[in-house]
Amino acid sequence: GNRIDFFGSLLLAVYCMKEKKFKFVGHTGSGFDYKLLDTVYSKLQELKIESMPIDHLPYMNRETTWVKPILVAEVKFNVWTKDGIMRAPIFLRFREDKKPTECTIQADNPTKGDSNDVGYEIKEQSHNSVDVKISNPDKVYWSKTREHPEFTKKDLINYYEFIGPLILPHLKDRPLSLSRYPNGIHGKSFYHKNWDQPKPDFVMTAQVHSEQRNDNINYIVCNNKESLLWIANLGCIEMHPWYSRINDFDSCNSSSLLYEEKCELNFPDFIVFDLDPYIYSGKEKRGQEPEYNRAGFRATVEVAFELYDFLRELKIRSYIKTSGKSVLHIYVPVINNYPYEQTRNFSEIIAKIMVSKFPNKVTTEWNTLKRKGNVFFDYNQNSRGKTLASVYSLRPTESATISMPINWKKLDSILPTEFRKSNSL
DNA sequence: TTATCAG
DNA sequence: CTGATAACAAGCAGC
DNA sequence: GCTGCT
Ligand SMILES: [Mn+2]
Ligand SMILES: [Mn+2]
Repeated sequence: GNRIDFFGSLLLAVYCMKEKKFKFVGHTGSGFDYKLLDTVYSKLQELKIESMPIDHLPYMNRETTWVKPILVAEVKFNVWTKDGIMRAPIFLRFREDKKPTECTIQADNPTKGDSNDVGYEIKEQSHNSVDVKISNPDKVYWSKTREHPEFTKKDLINYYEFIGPLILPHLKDRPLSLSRYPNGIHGKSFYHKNWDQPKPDFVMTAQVHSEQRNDNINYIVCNNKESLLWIANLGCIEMHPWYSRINDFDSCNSSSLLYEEKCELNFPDFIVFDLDPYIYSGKEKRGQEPEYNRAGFRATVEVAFELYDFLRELKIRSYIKTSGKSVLHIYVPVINNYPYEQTRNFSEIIAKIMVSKFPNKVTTEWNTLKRKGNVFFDYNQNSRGKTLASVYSLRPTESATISMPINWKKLDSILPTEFRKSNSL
């Protein structure tokens, strides 16, 4: 499995009718996989000769082994150089149907690199109704379980195509962090915020200043169905939108110092109460996060109801969604007049009150060991730049759960695991 | 998944 | 062209 | 400034 064991490149020559001689036209080292490298190398062993079968070799890339000029190769190349050498030739195939003397340069005028009207195989790309290219549609993202068959990348994209009308209004004009699983839920995942690669025109982006990198982050903004599918094709399972919207893309993308004021990015339009149960199923390995379990969810529901009551006393309306695991997210819409700093502080105050009211149920402890047995009230989740998986976002769980909005009245009678990709229709 | 680099 | 490799986040707490 | 946690 190493190029050193074979050859670096083949020397190419064409037949000159006038002089009845072969003329050097370049090296080709590209286009070989290891299997081909091996078969070509052994084929060449039988054809070794001592002397050079061409008149003149203008340059050498490395030590050369000569072979009888009887193999005909079809190559693709960029252009002819001014010296009549092929630029960047790529080996395509041997042509057993052609004789070496048929390898001539047309019109004696080497201008066109057109050795390959044959065309080589291009794997057909799969498309969907809005014409976004899908790569690796059959890659398995969720393996088969007792509950459901395996789900592929295509299934992921189909889900977002289906849910588009519901999820898009929640993503509109919000900078989006992508939580990507390009090799499925068991593969390596990563967050992706800064988009610095080519993108289709229908995908919008917005410059958002990052203090940490002292530079802007070019966030993706998912404002249409095409973008949603394109994002899903990046292996993005979870959509993590900001809590604030961009009011004015122009001012956001200008370098004006005031742009953040004008584009309103510092002003969230909701506060989120993130309730994370630290109630263990007992099956976790040491140091592992608590995994989904019924008791953990029940404890979270209990805290959620207490929070609902308390907020209602304050005349504050709240909405709840499952996260797809034991965690619950409670949203309070606000007029976007208060910066993140204030919504975070408000959330902290509510959290501290909840701890004092229910010291045996709620905690704001930073140390995870001290959270044990309680529901962690994560008020820092309201800091600028923090995100959560949005409502209707798919989650990288075994059963392919969905973050689902729930009517408070029904909260007592549901389980987060009952909302799945497989029954979302 | 994509860009980049070397063979 | 093939194959290998690298990059893909950031705020807050606490020491 | 570094580490852990989210
Ligand atoms: Mn959470
Ligand atoms: Mn949290």
